[in-house]
Amino acid sequence: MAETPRLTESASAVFAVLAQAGSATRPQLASLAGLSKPTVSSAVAELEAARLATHSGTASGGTGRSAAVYGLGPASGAVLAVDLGPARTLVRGCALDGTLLAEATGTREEAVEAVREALDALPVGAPLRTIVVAVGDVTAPDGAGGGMRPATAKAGPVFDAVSVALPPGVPVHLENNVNCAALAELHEGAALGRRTFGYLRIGVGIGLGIVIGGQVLRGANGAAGELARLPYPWDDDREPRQEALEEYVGAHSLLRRAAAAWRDADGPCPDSADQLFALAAEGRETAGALVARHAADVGRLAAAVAAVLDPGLIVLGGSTGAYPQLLPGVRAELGRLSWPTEVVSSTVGDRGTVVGAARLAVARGVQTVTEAAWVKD
Amino acid sequence: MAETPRLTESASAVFAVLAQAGSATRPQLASLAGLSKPTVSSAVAELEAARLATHSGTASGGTGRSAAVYGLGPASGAVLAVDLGPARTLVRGCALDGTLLAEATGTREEAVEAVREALDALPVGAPLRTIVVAVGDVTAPDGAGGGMRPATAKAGPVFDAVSVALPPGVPVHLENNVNCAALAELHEGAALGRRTFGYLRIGVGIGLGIVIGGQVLRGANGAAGELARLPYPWDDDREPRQEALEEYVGAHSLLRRAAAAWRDADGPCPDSADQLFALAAEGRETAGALVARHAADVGRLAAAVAAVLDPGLIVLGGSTGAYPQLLPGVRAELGRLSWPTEVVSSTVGDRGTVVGAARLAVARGVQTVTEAAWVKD
DNA sequence: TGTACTTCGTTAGGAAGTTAACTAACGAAG
DNA sequence: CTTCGTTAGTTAACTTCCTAACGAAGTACA
Repeated sequence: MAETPRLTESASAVFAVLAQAGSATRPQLASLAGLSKPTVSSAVAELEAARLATHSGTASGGTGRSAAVYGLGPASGAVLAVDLGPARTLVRGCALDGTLLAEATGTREEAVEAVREALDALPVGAPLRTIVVAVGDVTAPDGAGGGMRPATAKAGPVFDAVSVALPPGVPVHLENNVNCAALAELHEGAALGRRTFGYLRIGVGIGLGIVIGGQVLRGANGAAGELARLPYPWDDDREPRQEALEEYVGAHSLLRRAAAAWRDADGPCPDSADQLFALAAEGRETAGALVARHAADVGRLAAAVAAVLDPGLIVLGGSTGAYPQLLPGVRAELGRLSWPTEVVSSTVGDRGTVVGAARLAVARGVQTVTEAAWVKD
Repeated sequence: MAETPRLTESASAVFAVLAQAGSATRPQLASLAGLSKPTVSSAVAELEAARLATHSGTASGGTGRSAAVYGLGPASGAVLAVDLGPARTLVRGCALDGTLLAEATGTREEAVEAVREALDALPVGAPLRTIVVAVGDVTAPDGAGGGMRPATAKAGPVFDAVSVALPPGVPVHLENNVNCAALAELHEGAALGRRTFGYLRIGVGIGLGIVIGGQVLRGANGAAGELARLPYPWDDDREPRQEALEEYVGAHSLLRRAAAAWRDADGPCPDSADQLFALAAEGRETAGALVARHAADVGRLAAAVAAVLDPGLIVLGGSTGAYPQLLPGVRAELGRLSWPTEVVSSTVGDRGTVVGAARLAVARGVQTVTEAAWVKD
């Protein structure tokens, strides 16, 4: 047993690259980490000794000598991601290469049980590196201890309830759910391969996740992308009211408008966005008009984002925003008002928030391995 | 004479730090660059041999042995910054530590002469590293050659006219003037010491310079911060028109509203923002009301920015935005609508654009020294 | 079944930078 | 005027990583 669990700098770099790749040969690690073959050899030896990496097979593809393949070892550990949604709680445990190790679901009330279930399903002996909890609230650094707290009161109680189930001593990071979903689109969704984009979520509320250079933009109060505070209505002779835009463009307002515009000839009035979009897809006139109107509203919101950020790509998500039927209308309004900007629909859907939270947790977990090892004892 | 003009990595790092500090002792360089004393010693020797640094004195302040002070050497060269404003052209030549070497001014038509005058005033023998031209237009990377071009036609002809006066072979970088002014606030203005803020310029046009982590955010089309494209008017039953917001909140509209609201009892109607703000400062009721209204409009604009970016600080500038009289009204409206955000007035004023362009040129010039030296011959 | 070719991994030597210790220079106190 | 504390700069040993060359282990082909 090594008395000094510190990693050399090159070993840390190799570990980070190995975690990102999942598994790789030594030459691959060398080119990905920008290190030479001998350095990678010694780094791999160091990681194997620390059980952070293991020899998982040999690559026997092409010509030439076959290379040894390495993967993450048992000591690399796991991370936990929790999505505290308004109705459902999703929990995910992942290894540091992102592979799913445990999964659990429950209602909001069953959050504690779901967390316990996922924790029990994690492999024994694997250290839990970090926990990320996604909440539907602005999150800001806590004054004490470097932790995070919901900045407003909305998500506070739920978070407190869940935190009793979390093992002590493991760093917990709170993150806004829209930011998490944006990260999911970045890593395995519609924004794959991009460096900068905006993820516009339209549901009961509206929110924007901003990714610039692969990093989430959080803002001075953790409130970047809180579009509910855009001035609205905005005109020469009207006073904007706080949060008025969310009431107007959110899911509730869409259904309210549907109820108001509905005529007997249209059949039963839809009571969910799903029904409304289905009727529009069938060619019903009233439903189609409502969808077109909604698309224009979303397009204006997107135009406001593009006017400030010019992100080049906007991914639409959320319970009323993710329908591809909206795309033509949104693109038309955005094109009329603002800069050339791609608009696509979310591909990760409802799981986006947990998936993104898990991505964030993995990134932080890798840091703890490569940084904690540097602490002077 | 050294046959190989390449710098070692440590010498490059030390040079960059020295350029930022202007002058420094070896221990200072070591701590600023994060290098050890012996490494700095050899780096300084290398820079001195290349005439990129010179021994400029000794620091004889405190106790202990007095340290040698080094500054930039004659071979470090100079950069040129040009502000092609709508009326005036400002030109500035700087050393790589930011010290002013030459200055020239002219009307828009005299741009070529002003550039020639500044170039002539630069010390002979000092290589010109780079040129930054600030234009009132969106700038985007040119297809060929890695240069920059105005993206729309507005500033194109002026830039072409000036470019004949620029010495060939020197890299030219085009930048938006609002972005330049934001950099000036960052380095020597109201945002000194900040990492993230927004510079909101209200004049004939409106624009926002976004600085995140000390870097200007340009956007996919180079159009980040082009607030003229914010949807306006924006309400349930109005169609937003492109650029309508600029017409409404810009300087022209302020004077137009003044003319409309003016009554005979108020005396002669002001025909400049200066006059209007002066009358308001004297306590004239009509002028005061117009200023208050303008402050509320600017506050709404700031709220739109804060809703998307949550920058923590907004610096107000421009011909009608820089008046500190606006601050209370802007702060009130922003506080009512959005997140806690500091609001202050610009401190660099009209010179901001050239100063910022010079800062940008210095940063790029330092890069050319430390990078060009790495090119394999 | 050799032989040639290709790729993997290790060994050896060198470049660059760090820590630690030492010498040099300067101010203040006795 | 000497001595002491403090800070600057240099020298030496050690660490880390790279390049270059070589041996090892595969595949392709006569």
